[in-house]
Formats: sequence, C-alpha cells, structure tokens
Amino acid sequence: MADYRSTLNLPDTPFPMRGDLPKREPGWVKQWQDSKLYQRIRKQSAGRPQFVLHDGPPYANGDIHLGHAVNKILKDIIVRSMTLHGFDASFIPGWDCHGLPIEHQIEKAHGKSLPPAEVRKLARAYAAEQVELQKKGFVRLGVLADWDRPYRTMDFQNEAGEIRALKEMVTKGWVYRGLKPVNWCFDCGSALAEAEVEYQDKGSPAVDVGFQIADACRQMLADAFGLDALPAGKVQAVIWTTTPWTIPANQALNVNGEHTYALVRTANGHVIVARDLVDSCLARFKLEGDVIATAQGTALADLLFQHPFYVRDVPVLVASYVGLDAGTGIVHCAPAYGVEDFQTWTAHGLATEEVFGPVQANGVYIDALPLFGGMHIWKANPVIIDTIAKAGALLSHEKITHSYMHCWRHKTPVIYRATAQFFVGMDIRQPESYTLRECAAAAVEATAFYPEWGKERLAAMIAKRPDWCISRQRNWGVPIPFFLHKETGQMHPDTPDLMEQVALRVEREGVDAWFNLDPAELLGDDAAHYDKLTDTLDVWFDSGTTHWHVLRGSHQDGRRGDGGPVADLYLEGSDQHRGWFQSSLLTGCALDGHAPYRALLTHGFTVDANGHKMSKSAGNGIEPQEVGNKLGIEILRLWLASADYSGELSISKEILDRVVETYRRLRNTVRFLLANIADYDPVAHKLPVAKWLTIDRYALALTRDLQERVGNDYLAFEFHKIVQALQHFASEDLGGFYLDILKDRLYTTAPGSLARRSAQGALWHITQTLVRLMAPIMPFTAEEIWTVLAEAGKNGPYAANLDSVMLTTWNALPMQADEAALMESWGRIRALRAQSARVLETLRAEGGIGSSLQADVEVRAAGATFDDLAALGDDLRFVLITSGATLIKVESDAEQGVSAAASAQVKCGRCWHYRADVGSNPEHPELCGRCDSNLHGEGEMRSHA
RNA sequence: GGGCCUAUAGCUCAGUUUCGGUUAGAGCGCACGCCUGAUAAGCGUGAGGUCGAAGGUUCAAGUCCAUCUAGGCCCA
Repeated sequence: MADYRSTLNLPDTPFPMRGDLPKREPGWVKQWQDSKLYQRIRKQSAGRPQFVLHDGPPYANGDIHLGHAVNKILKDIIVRSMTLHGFDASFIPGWDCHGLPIEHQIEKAHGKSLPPAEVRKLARAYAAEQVELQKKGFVRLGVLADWDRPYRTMDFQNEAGEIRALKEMVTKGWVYRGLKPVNWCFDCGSALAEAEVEYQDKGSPAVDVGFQIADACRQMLADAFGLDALPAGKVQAVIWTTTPWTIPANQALNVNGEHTYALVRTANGHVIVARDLVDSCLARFKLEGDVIATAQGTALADLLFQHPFYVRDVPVLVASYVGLDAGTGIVHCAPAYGVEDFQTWTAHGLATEEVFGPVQANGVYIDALPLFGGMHIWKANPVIIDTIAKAGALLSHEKITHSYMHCWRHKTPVIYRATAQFFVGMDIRQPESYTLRECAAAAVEATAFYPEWGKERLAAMIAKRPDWCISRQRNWGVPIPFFLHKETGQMHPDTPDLMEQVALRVEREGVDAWFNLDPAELLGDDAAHYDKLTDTLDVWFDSGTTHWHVLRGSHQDGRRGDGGPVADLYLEGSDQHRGWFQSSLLTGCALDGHAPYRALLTHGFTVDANGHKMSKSAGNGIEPQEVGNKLGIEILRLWLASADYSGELSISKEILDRVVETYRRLRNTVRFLLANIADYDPVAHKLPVAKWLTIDRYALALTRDLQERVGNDYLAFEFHKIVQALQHFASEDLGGFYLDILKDRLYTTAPGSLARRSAQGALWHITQTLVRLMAPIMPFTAEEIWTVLAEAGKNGPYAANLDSVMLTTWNALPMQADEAALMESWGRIRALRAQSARVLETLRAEGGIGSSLQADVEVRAAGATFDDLAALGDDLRFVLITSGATLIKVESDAEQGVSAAASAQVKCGRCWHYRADVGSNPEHPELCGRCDSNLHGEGEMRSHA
C-alpha cells in the first residue's frame, strides 16, 4: 500500500502544545519591561479617546497576596481591553505609604523609644523597600502599567499636594476643630489607633448605682408611670457599670425609647429598671420587690435625676444603642469617656464644650475635681464605690473579669477619652449652597456602579456617617500644619497662606520640613502665642486625595482632560465602599463639588471551596506566587476572569484544575489554527469573502458575532461571560463542528486551491480575532501566539504592529449582508448533523462502524431543513463526515429522520472515504476520484463545505 | 445586633433589563465508545440539578413575599 501521508497538507506549527507557563512567563514580563511596552502603547494611543482607571494604592507593607492579585489583574484586564477597543488607556500604579502599620514595623525592628524624626526616616526607607517588593509581584502578574513612574503617597510632591488639598478644604470652610473620644493610653500619654488596641481579660468592679429622681421632676415621673403621685421616699433609676471612675464625669442617663421600664417597690425604696431585667436586677441587688407601674422609655425622656454624690442633676437621653443584654436597661452616660455616650450627647444637640473631662493625659483626675482630685483613676475606683455606698446609692458591688481594651505596647488598660481633633463636617452648609452630605449623595446618584447594588450601599453609608475625623496623633504621616492659639485654640488667621508656605517647604524636603520648622520662621513675633500642631492626617486623607494631587499634579497624563471627574473608573474590593471610594468622594465633593470618578467597580474577596474566608489559622490560603510557580499566572488570570467577581471568589485545587482544562482547550484550538495557516499568506493568498465556500462564510459570521458579544462584555466588565463564550466557541463552533469538517478539505485538496485558501482565509480571521479577544485575560499566551503569527509573516495587514498584540485593536472582520440568513440555515444544518451523529453512534455501538467515514447515511428532510441541505449538494457528506449522504425530500416533519449503514465501497488510501470510484485511475488503484484529481488533475470543486 | 450581598448539576457560569408560564441550559469534569493525519491531542454518545431550607401569594415560581440556615464585606 502506497503511503499517501506525504501528499497531504498536514498541520504544522512551532507553537507548542504545552504552555510551560511557569517557565516562560517571566521572559514575557521581562520583554514587556525592557521594550517599554506600556510607554509605547501610550505613545501610539495618543490622541485617541481617553480611558482613565485610577489605581487605588495598596498599603506598602508585605508581599502581595491573592487579594492584591485579584485587584491588579482585573485592572489590567480592563486597561488592556480598553486599549484594544481603541482607547488611550492609562494605568498609573500607586502606593499608600504613611500610617500606623509601617510605624509598627519600625517599632518592632528598632524599639519603642526612637525619636519621631528617626521613626519617619526609617519608615520612609522601609516603605520604599516594600513598594519595590510589591512592584515585583505585580509586574510578575503580567500587569501592564507605568511601573517606572508610579505614585507614592510619601513622595514629597504628593505630601505637599495633600497639604494644599487640606488648605483648599480649610479655605472653603469644611474643616472644624471638635472633641472626640479616642482610645487613650496613659503610658503612651497619647491616643491609640484601633489597631493598637488589643483585648485581654481584666478584673473590674461591677456596680449598680442609683440616681434619685430630682425633686422638681417627681410629678413628671409619676405621670410617666401613669401614677397620681410618686410613692414617698427614695425613687432611684439604676445603672450598671464596670467603670466607676467614670461616675464623676456622668452627665446623663440613657434609656432605650422602645423598651418598657418598671417602677419596682423594694425594701430599700423604689427603683427603676427595664421591665425585662427586673428579676435579674433584684437578684443582684439581693432584694425582693413588686412592679407597681411601667412606662415606655420615651416617657422618661428629659427627666432629671440626681448625681449620686455631686450636686448635679442629669437628664435622661433616649438612645437606641441601649440594650437589654445585661445591666439594668439604663446606661450611665459620661460623654467624655465613651463613644456611644459622646454620640448620644451630641445627637441630642448638647454642646461639646459642655462635655466634662476631669481625667488628665496621665490618668490622674484634675486637682479641681471634688473628692477625688489628684487620684489616678484605677486607684480611685474603690474610693468612688465607697462614696457611692455612703450616699446610699450602691445597690450591688461585685468583682468581674471581662475582656477589656489594652495598649498593645504597654499591655496596660486603655480608656476612651475625649480629646480635641479636626473634622471635615458633613453638614456644614456652604453659603447659599449645599452641605457635603448633600453633595456626596448627589454624586453617588451620578455615578455608575458595577454591580448596581453598590450605589445603595454607598448612599446608605453617606447618609449615616458621622463627620470625618481627619487628625491622628502619629509620627509617620502628613502633618496638619496648623498653628493654634495658645489660649483660644483657634487657628491662626493666616492659616491658608501659612499652609502654602509649608507646602512649598514639604515639596522640597518632605514632611520633616514641618516637624523641624521653627514657628518663628513663619510667624515672627506671633510665634510666642501659638502652638505648632503635631497631629498628622488620617491616611484615608492621603489616598482620598490622590485624584487631586496625583492625577492633576504629578501624573497629569493619567487624567481626563475634560474638566469633569478625573477618572472613568475606580476599581477595588467591596470593603472600599467605606474606605477609598468614600474618602475620595468626600474630598472630591469638598474640592470640586463632584466625585472624582464616573464609575465604581467592586470585586468580592477570595474564599475557599466551601465559601469560607482564607486565613492562616484555617490553613486554606492560596498564594498567587504559588499558583504562578506551579501552574502559571495565566491560569490565575483565567481563573479570575471565569469567576463572577461581584460576589465571593472561590478558589481551590479542583477549581484551578478545571481552569487548566479550559486553558488547554483554548491553547490547542489556537495551535490547530496556526498549524493550518502555516502556508497561508494573508496578502498573496487572500480571496474576497464573496468567493469563499458557504461554510467558511458561516464561520466568519460566527466569529464576527463572537467578537461583538465579547467586545460588549469587556465594556460591561463581564469577563466570566467572555471565558464561557471563548470556551464554547472553541469547543462547539470550532472543535465540534467547523474544524472537524474542515480537516478533510484542508488536508486533501490542492495546497493553492480555492477550496483550501477559502478555508485558510476564514482560519486566518478566526486566529486574528481570537488572539485579540484572549489578550486582556491571557496576555502571555496571546503574545506567544502573536509572535508565531509575526515570525511566520501571518500578520499581513497588521504587520506594522509585529511587536505586540497590545499595539493593535480588535480585528477588522468583513461584514456580510447575509449573515443572519447564514446563521439561521446553518443552525438547522447543525441540528440535523447532531441527529446524524446520534444515529451513527447507534450503528457504532452495534459494531457496524468505527469511524463515521465507514458509513453512508440517508437523510429524510422537509421544509427549510431540506432546502438548506439540498443547497449543499454533494458537500452534504463532508458536513456529516460520512462517505456517502443521500438526501430525500419528505412532506412532513414526522417523516424526517436519518438512517445509516456501513458503506459497501472501498476505502481510499489517501482521504479514507469509502467511494465507488476508488481505483478508477488504474495508475493509482488506491485513490478515489477526487484524490486523483487533487493530486494529478485539475482538483475537485467545492462550493459549500 | 444593623446595612449590603451571595446560595442553580462534581466545578465555573446562563436562565430572557420594570412586576412569574411548556420536560431548568452551557462548557468543563465524569462514564462509555470512536479515531490515531490537532495524538501527553481530536470526535461522538450518555449519566448527573427541582434550582440553600421549610412556608406563603398565584391557575402557574428557580423567577414575587416574609422567615430560617450557611457564607461574605462593612459597621456595632
């Protein structure tokens, strides 16, 4: 038997079947970096419509984890897809460099007693190191960005920019000085951040303390309980507290308006507690009693009760936070020493100036405090309890052990303590204009959200949030460069001008320019009357103002130049509704009157296969580096793109295994495409689409449809639909249909025949389309494909952009007038083909055939299906991949069907079809007629498939 | 405890934007078979869900309503 294999046009390509991703990806990364691909894309895109994604700065501490990878890869997919869409898409990466965690790192490494200037110096160096570390990680992910020129919030220009942003907000009147309870450590002598507080067990006294009704309010209290008069003798509202030291600072009682309160008669006078807690309270008081009347919490509002040992009547304030879990249902309110206490106080319109705070920074009461002046609060507890008892107001006293806040540095108990801070006011009304809250609400309304529910979430947060406290008592941060009058505490009247002078110095020397500044340099003789504030700005102010001083200052090329929001998109984890989205929104509104972004996109957090969050302790974490080293970053990217990122992102071994399958399928499909256009010259061999065979034109229509849908999905940021569409296209449209049918024609017809060039024209377009559609998600593989195309001269009209697929835009696919008709009729043909496959499978199972080419089929069809099949003529057998196919017209659907039988003919030694004309040329007895013609004659004619 | 979100075959997702309607779809994986001219590939056939749970509204619910469970983000 002659070997006809060598007479076939078999696929051939240098594109390897296996990606070998972990090994080869770093090479691509290096090439993109070395060739300055990002910069070249920007240069080539200059003048196109802009798309600005403003990068939210990750905190410069620690190696990147999966969450970082998710975030940056999504951004990269978007920037790449927008570039391919024909936008000038910028990506200026940034880092958040100031703040507590870095200060702690320095403290951990160098001890706790460094002078602040030294802390800042070390922190700056540490942050710079971390930026470089993380940058390496991000670059390895294949993220294409301006890595040579990122923004860092600690850059001098940015530090100065923040001061200018603050100046602008001060000038516009958004900033005020007020009180706020903060975590306070006596040993530090300063405020602590939440992160510096840890919880440990602590023994505390727990006391129930009675507040007698004020004489002037006895009748009103009787009315509240629906009584004609109050019983004679003591009537006390009882509170329960574990911090007796706050009693001297008591200024109110809080009740819940929704709860019911009971007036209880006991042997020790009458007491008021929540009705639901009467039994537990009496047990604690070791008293018996009867409820003689009840009243709703709201009825008690504003009644005055007597402080247990000071001559001071305090009001009842209704507060919803008061619960019934423990205590008495009545809460003692010391606004200087509790967050909720303080909020309740201000919520009732009471002045912060009236808040009474007798505890000094070192934990000692001021000397002027009666009875306890000069005592440390922890020492004063028993003395105070004794005083309460002597006043007849102590209903119970026990020792309890509870979880209590401690300083993580000194391991000593921490308290809440009201201190002076600076705020951005949410409800300050600009003259004849809006409040910040109103402006922000309108800005949220004007913003597009992906997914849509983000709008509701952010709007609810804006509606409820308190004023923004922007001051912190830290070392490593941007200073709030205010001079405050020593007596009044007021800002210097020239503050805006002074701030600009400070900004100029910070621009040159960094934040130390302020900390080192001698006030006299700016204030002259006035300096004696002013204190230089040492507070720093909340780090949310750092990142929240990046749109102001990064996009409009240090990186002007990364902004939109049309006067509106500077960015088209901010994209972060859904936790940033409270964080960066909000701080940016507030500064945008305060500075510009609108949000700095047009749209917000959020992604969820990564979880394990069971939907549980990843943690070190659970041991269910997956690191991006690990995936990159084992499977390749491309797999990680494809995993991310195939998930619906609006919810949680599940990742596990099995999930990644499935992703690998998807990758292989896509890769092999492209490999086959490349292998079959190896001898195709897209310029010299190009045929007009009108001359193509019908099925090739159908394939082109399918491809155009795919590109349109995928393009729209990119614009809508619906990447998982893209992966599904690509996979479906590769498996169903190509592998299971078009390519399967095409093999015979590609392999057996003459190399330069119309039949073959028509197919290759379609394959060339499919390849050019797929490589681009894949590129945003799988940039490594796309670039590899691009290189093969380029080196083989397969880019034809795109030869000007041989360097990188990213230098192109979507493939320009010919539009066909009869696309809709093609889709419709071939849809019917494919349904028939599926039916035929089932019949052949039955025959195969019976042992009648192996390959489908061993069979002849008879197709009975009616109506449109018959017309479609009839139009194929003799090519029907190629569509069904059988050696023979007979079409019979029937009149009704019921008569339709397919039957198959093993062919009685002889197998052609070349094309493997079983044909009656095998051997018709005596010189080539093993060949069928068309193979003989293809090899030695004019070649077969094909018009449809 | 509050706000927002998620819960469809083993896995990843669809399920017709504003208010429901025939046997709930796809790809992957799996099973079985074919091919050996995409071969550490390719093709075919097939088996898998009653839509987180139990209720309600309705002639009719995966699709609406309240509840619960599990999970996520942010607060308290």
